[in-house]
Amino acid sequence: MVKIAAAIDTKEQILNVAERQFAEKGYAGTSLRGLIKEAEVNIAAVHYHFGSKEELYSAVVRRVAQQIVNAQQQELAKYENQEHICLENIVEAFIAPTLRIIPQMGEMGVIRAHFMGSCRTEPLPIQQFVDREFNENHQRFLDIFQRALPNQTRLELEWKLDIVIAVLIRTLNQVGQSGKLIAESDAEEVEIAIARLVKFVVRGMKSSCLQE
Amino acid sequence: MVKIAAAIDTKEQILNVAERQFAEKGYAGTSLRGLIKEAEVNIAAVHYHFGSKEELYSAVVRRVAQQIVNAQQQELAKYENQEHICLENIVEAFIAPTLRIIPQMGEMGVIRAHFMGSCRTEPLPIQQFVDREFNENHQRFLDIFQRALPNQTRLELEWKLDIVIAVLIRTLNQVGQSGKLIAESDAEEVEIAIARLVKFVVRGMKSSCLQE
DNA sequence: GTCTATAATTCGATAGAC
DNA sequence: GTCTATCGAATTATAGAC
Repeated sequence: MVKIAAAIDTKEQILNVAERQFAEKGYAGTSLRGLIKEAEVNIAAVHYHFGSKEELYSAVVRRVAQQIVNAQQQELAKYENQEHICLENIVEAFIAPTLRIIPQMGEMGVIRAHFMGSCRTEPLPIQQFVDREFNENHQRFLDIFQRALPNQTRLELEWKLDIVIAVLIRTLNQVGQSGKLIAESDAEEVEIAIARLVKFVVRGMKSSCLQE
Repeated sequence: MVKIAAAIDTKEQILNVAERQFAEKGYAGTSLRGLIKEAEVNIAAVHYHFGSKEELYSAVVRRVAQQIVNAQQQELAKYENQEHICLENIVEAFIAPTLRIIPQMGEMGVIRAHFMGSCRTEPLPIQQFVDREFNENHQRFLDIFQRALPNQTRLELEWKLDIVIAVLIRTLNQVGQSGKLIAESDAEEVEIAIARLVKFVVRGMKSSCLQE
């Protein structure tokens, strides 16, 4: 019982370092040995707490996805009971929470953003259980988009949401790899980036394939 | 001298299989041993012809980039001497050649598309010499975008081109992973996909941050 | 829960015969 | 150019003492 506190620290320490290294080097490019060296924990601790490298990755994904999805749904809740749905609000509810993590979480912010982007460009089979964590969330956003744009088909909204996701992923990876697009990680810069991304994709979403 | 023809076959066979496996499993997730097994060549042949795993990847990137960039520049040449630059044409010159590869190259088309997408989401340091292959091409497109949209700053055009790249990468990876977005790989489906992507991003590019 | 030691494979790369 | 054989290092994972 004395070591439970230490165990929690160990488990969290592994998760934190894993998130950084997985983000920087990808799943396949990350070795448990390089990971435990930086985390200063024992190799056996990884298998004791998580079981395997794949399950460790899965645990990191769950932790990150939970934070993002909660933040997105919280934003979405502000609007989903309104009679008239404003597209800009919904798009911002999708994009903003992810990017606002950067200034909110301090030095962990950039790492989280980077992992958030990189995990969505992992090859199969990793990508499969990354998608699983976000699928339900995407469906809810599609439902709202459907209400905001009732004369567009579900299929059309699906690939338009996919474009929004594409833009978000690229932005997150750029932030993680070079700090590009968001030179300073302060709140002001991030809000500017959010505003321009929202404006860009809203334009594309509003125009239906069937119109003009 | 008798074996030069066989050597060319070997070299190309390695490149072809490498392109597929690197696309499917990423650089770090691909092993030379799994590669030579599918290619039915000797492990030493890889080092003889390419030197190392990294140089093999680099060779695949160069072959792919050369084809894409040539096709894009050929399209661009149609418009760059015109007095008035039409934005739609330029965006299509950027997007279309990459996606048209899919129906043009037969069964190799989907693989090439997949690699083209996946190589741009590789972690550092691989991403570094992938970027190098496309950097000059991007600068030329930026120059044309500058002429089509003279009242937008270079910085603004840079992140807008980056959004176009993001959309293209995501589309290519989806094609490679599941055939999504382009259910059939026939020319007609691809043209429809090109048209809707072009329409989407053109809307976003035309609106300046300073306007409206 | 934490540790050492090690199993069992797999990795990229190379030497040297042909 | 192609091959076999192998080096040396790295990999994930586990068994078992504490």
